[in-house]
Amino acid sequence: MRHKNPWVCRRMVKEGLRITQTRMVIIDILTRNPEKHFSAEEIFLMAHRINPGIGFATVYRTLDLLAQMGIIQKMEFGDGKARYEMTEAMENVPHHHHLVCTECGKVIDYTEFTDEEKELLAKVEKELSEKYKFKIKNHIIQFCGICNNCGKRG
Amino acid sequence: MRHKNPWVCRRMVKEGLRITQTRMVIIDILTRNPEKHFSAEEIFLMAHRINPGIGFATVYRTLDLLAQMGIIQKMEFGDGKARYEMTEAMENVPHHHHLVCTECGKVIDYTEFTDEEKELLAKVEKELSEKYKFKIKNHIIQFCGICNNCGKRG
DNA sequence: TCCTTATTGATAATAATTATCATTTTCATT
DNA sequence: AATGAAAATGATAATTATTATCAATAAGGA
Repeated sequence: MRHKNPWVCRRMVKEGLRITQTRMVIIDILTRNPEKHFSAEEIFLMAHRINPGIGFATVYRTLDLLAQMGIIQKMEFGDGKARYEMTEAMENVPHHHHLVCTECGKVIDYTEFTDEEKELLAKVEKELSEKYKFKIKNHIIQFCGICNNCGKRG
Repeated sequence: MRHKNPWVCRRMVKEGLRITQTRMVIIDILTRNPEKHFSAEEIFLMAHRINPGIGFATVYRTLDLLAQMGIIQKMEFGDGKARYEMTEAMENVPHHHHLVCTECGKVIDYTEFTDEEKELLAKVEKELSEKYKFKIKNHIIQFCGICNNCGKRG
């Protein structure tokens, strides 16, 4: 166990959840890598290196829990395994979206954002929330296509 | 077999692919339901009703093929099974995005804000294409949150 | 009609995720 | 610090979506 994210801990206590070693290890891994999108297996391997007792099922359970709490975001890029990353609601997490290559599966993050883009997103979210009585927590934006490498070969 | 989508057929011939009954049935199903997002199983069941000889593996193969050709779009809403729908590039397919309830899995389509959104999206796509030398074919936009029903109960 | 080859369907195999359950931890209370 | 109820865990089996295999079939040019 390394570092406790006080914000997350407070939320867990408030919801009657227990602060366990396994959970802290997983949250620490995700907190330290806000710009990465890890698969459950990758997280398991990293957690296992820190605390070899941790089991695979618990990793899945913890990831589900954190996603349910809105702390992490589950995303799928089409290769059959889900990825997880910190929500933008968390501190130090840059707003970013993904370019997904449908050929090789490569995922590029981009963080450039015009103010115009941000404004429109906020506006759309607000209007959708009202119209559909839908409490929007976050969004997923992916641009799918062919990356530079695959484009050369193809 | 019902109806042949001439545009799709032309593309298939051009790429040396064969116009088979199974493929036509599946394309027909998708073409007739441009606003739906079917799972592979749902498509299999519908195809099976039209032509009981069709096998599950072929449904998957055909969906992969069509996705590769950019005719349909594979998306995942987080419930473990992929969904497929016509690309906006196809005729009669309205520009739309999704609201996904992380509680019950319900998916709402919305079509509002199209003009402004489309414009900005086109601009962003152009800029990203150039910057990352990435040939963008389509995009996935999902707003995740809690739907009206789940909000009441929760 | 014939012939080559892409495509198919049935089935088995794979791989990610989830359910089960006895055991261990957490943490409020003493 | 010790206690005890309940939540959480780890090992494992079970489930489920998807993919690979392969002999049989059908598409389409000759």
